[in-house]
Amino acid sequence: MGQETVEHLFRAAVKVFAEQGFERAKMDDIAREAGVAKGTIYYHFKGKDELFVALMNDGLEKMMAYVRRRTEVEEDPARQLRGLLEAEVDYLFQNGTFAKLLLTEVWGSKERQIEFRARIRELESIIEEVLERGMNAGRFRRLKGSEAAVAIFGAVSVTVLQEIFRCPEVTGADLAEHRAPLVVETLESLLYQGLLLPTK
Amino acid sequence: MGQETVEHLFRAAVKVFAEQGFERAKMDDIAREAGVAKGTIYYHFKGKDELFVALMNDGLEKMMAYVRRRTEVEEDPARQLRGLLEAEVDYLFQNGTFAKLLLTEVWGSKERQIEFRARIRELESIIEEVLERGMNAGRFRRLKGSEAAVAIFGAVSVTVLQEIFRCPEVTGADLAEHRAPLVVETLESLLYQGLLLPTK
Amino acid sequence: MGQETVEHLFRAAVKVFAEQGFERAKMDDIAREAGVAKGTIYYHFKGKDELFVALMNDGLEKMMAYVRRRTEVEEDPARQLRGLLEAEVDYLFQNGTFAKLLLTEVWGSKERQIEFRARIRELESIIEEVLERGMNAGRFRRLKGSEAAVAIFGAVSVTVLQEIFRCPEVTGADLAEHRAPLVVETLESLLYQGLLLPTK
Amino acid sequence: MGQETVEHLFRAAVKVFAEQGFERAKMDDIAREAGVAKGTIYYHFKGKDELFVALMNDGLEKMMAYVRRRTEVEEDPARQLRGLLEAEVDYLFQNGTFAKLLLTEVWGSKERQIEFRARIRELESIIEEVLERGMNAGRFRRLKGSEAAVAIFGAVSVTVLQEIFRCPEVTGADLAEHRAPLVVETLESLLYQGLLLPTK
DNA sequence: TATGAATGAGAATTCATTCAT
DNA sequence: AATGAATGAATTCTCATTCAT
Repeated sequence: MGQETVEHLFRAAVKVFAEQGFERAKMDDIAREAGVAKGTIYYHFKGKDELFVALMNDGLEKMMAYVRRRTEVEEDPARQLRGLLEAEVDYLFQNGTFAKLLLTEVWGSKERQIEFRARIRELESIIEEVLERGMNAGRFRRLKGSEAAVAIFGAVSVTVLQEIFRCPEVTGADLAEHRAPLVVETLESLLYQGLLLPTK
Repeated sequence: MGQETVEHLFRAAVKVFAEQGFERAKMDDIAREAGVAKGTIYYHFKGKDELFVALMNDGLEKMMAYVRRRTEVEEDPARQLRGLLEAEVDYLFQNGTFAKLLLTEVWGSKERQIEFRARIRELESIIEEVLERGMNAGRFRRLKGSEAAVAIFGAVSVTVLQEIFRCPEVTGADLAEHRAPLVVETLESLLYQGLLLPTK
Repeated sequence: MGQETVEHLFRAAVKVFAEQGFERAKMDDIAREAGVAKGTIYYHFKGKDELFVALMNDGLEKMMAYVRRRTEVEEDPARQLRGLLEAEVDYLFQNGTFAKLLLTEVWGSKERQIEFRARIRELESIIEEVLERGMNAGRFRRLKGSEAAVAIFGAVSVTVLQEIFRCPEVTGADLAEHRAPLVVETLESLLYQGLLLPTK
Repeated sequence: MGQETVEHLFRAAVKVFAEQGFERAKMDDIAREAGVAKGTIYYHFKGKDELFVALMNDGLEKMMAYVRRRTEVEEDPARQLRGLLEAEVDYLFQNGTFAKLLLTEVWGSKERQIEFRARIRELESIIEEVLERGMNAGRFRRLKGSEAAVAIFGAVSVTVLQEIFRCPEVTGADLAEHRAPLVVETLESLLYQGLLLPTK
């Protein structure tokens, strides 16, 4: 039935899009991967673009919900940020496929790309909120919040992606389990204390 | 005469590849942009792939040379890192076109992509060297150098790219002049002192 | 209930076929226009072809009945012909949609097209009968009746169609009311007295 | 070479379009008929639409030139009209393929169709000019020239088309030779003297 | 009777590449 | 060295038809 089919399509499409990138992904492959006829995709989505946009919006919403959930359980700003880092790293490792799309299919002037950048800024604004709260609470140093948020997002996503591609054979679940703690550790350490040792 | 043609081709190709991405870029457009016939491209390059690889290698080499030059003039590790940050931000702003390719056309399993990631790791290893030197000199806190380098590279490149797309009408030169200082400021501040204020 | 559905289908189908032509008309659009599900069309008709044929036969029969009725009430050949012209012009204006199909979907070698041409010849034979009667009564000049009938049919239908497309915003009813008299006037005048003035 | 290829394409396309109608005509068939690869069509024309429009414009121009030539050699209005009728009938018989397109692919609201109707009106205006000249010379009866022209055009084209389809196996050249005189005869007779016999 | 999700054959279009000049 | 017409494999998208409910 309908909803089920769309689920299959989504799963198949994320996989194929991530493996090949938007342009190289073939509707044929997505259909085969989903186990439906090509026409079925077009029954549910207007075309490749719409499928992709639906997909990314779905992924971004899920990611934001996940990140928000893991951020809100903490009170202390530093812990909030750690929760946020953990959540992002976990989510991106688990959905490496989506992580790649997040970083690659977003730069450009096509309408869908502009829309995605807007949504990524939403994601960054979660980071920014945490930063602002920490600054206001006198726990974080004063920084330009919006730009720091972008930098943190970049640091996290590029690091995760490079980890994923460094070990192509490892599954997302395994990466999340084994590499995530180390990655979070380094990121947290770098971002919290910074590089400089206090000069005595 | 030949060398000139290749120059034209290079300039045209970077532009078109950056505007459209590798897959969407058409040999026709590159030829038109370069003011030569399509066949001419094939006289000088085996095909689209070879043209692209030549291009990226050229860009990466230039970027690395530029970064190295601005890093080596400093002795003090903190100043070295600042020089490095400035150099990367400047270069990427100036070559936004190349910056975009750097972040988008590198993730995948095609041979050229694997090769590019290797070269990006070279770029990151410049960062790592500076970090190691700083740690050894007792100026930087002990961190996992390789991962911190990746994170820093991610922070820099994503930040620059987002700036570029935030103001699509501004030229690279203007961005480098006006936005670079602020971006470097924030990045440096974040990376050097970190977020946390010392608890008294 | 069924008869009603078929009525809806017919009305919807004429509209869509006329707007788009046979090939461009989509079963989807017909279904939507009729307010039924697509499957329903196939419950009532074997397929697109059968639906179309049923439609055209229906239309042709109605037109022929209408034309015959308005022809038979007259006795005098000249008045008969005028009644016939009026009837055709009226009917085609009122059913511009059908008029268009009549002229466009009839030329070709597909069976349904051959069949339609046969039926159009029936329509022309009504004209021919009137001509023959007039000739036999010594009222009309001797002409090759069958070819004159074709010519008259062509003159009428092309004129009406061109009127319809000249004023796309005007409804069939309005055209029938306001333009029909003028059109009939010109046609009648042309066909009755011809172009030449008698040379003294 | 270029011009030659386009010639082939034109000839092949007219044939296929006329046999199948615009919608049913396949680019594959046109390519095969022309003896070129499918891509070649797209090298010379943007797409099916552009090819078709180019074709029709070409045909209409040739037809108008042909009709004008055969009209202008006469001085006497009645002879002019006869020349015009002969020219149209001849041309349409010879290019039955084009004749069909002229009557079928012209009714609709697509831009190309609107454009064609405008051009057909040019064709009709040639008729109208002849009529006006005859009226002004006191040789033709006073009629609404523009509408009479449409009617004459309709009479001619529908008659020719019906002849063509009545004898599908006969070539255009043969039709032009054997049937044209009779058709012109009837049309001329009908249009010149009209149907009515003078009542004594 | 009626539905509408699913199908898949088919068609238009694209574009990297070749090659004769 | 350079050209650009020609190619055809590859790909997206369409839509009449089927069928389980």
